[in-house]
Amino acid sequence: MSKKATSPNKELSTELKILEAARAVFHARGIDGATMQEIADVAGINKAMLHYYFRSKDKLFEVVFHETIMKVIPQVVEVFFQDMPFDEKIRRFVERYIDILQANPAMPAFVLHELNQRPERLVAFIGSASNIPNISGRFFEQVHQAVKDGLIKPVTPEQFFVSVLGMCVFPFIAKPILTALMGRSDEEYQLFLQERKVHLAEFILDALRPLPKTKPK
Amino acid sequence: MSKKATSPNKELSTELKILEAARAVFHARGIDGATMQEIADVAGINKAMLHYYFRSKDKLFEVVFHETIMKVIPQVVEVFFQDMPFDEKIRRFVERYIDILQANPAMPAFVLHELNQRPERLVAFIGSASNIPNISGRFFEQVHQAVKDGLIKPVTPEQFFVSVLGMCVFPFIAKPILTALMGRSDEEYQLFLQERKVHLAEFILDALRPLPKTKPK
DNA sequence: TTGCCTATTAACCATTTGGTTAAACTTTTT
DNA sequence: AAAAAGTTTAACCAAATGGTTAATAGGCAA
Repeated sequence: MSKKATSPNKELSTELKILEAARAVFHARGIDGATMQEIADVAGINKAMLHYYFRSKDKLFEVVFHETIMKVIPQVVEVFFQDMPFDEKIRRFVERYIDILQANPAMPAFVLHELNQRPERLVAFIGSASNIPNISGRFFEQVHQAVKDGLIKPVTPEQFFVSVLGMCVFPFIAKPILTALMGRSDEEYQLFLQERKVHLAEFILDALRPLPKTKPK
Repeated sequence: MSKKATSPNKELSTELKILEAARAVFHARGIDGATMQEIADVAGINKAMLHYYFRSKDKLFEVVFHETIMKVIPQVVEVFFQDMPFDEKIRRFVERYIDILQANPAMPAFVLHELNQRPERLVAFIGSASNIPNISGRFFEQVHQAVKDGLIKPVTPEQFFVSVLGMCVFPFIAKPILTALMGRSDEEYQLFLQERKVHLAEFILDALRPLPKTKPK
């Protein structure tokens, strides 16, 4: 947070150790389930250091929460600012999103839970990084345009948006149930997610396919 | 839990008051965020009563958790044991599921969170109500059959299953984000969910529509 | 009424938890 | 080298929390 690094590598190391430990523990247990002691233990340092670098549990959480979201959002959004055919965009988006989530499997459950607990965090967050409202607008626009161009059949952009996100995210928040219901091991579930990238893109594009009238592409 | 009711209505009333309060508080805050004191306050009784009727916080939680799931599952499953055309089944299922969730909006986030925290609960749960594994099997079967009958295009039943659940559930776990992104008030969001029932069913059926003999893609 | 059982409460207890402090240790500055 | 500034630790503290207990109130049977 604030320091006049004497030997930058070592000091930064401590702060980073804390952040990494805090991320792991907060993601796994949530802010309520996490304790400062456990974070300190995972970081391998004294508990007082947490308060030395970050004033309080809430402050530390805030930093982790912010970092977590900011690490993901730009990657996901990026696809929608690139110039490519609509169907390619869908394919890339799904693949990218699932890739990111596979690399951070605990993230969606963490973010969604904490946001449900205190939705105020969202407004506080949007205030600091004001590019979030635009991304959905961008998405809506492009769907709307694709409909206009006859590339896809008419759909309500908002409904479609929620559907796409839901289909991508759900396997990660519901993993315990789904592995049980499908009788799959962890490794098999990874495979399932791998296959899902292509399956989902095709599923979505099929759902959007314009009715047998004009047939562009 | 256990009592020899003298005046049955009053005693039952107390136990029910506890259960209702516990449900509300657990659903809202999760087991970690909830405190016995708050539950007692909401129920309007002394904290010791919680331990008198249910031995511990964990036991009380277990009861609430079990009740919560058992209240929903049968309703949802029912559709898939009725005899009707596949597309009608999809429509009914989506409508029914979203209806139930609208009546218990906090439920999915609650269940998913607690299941992510301690997946052991699932096995403990399945042990007591052993009809759960069958429902997904039933679903898979029926999708498989529909494919065979040429009613729908070939899809992996598991992938399809996850997609349908995800699209139904996601709007409820991600409500704070979605209302923000879509700039909707609570009432407007209710409307969105209302419309979603029909939109989603059509979306799904479109995605499943078997291709005509014309060259695919 | 009297005794018995259940229900209910206030007070209490041990542990955990977030947070503080003062002293010790290390690094930088002069 | 000595002072100053920054870093780390052990010990400590107050509040909150899950849980217990002993005493009280209240219905019911004899």
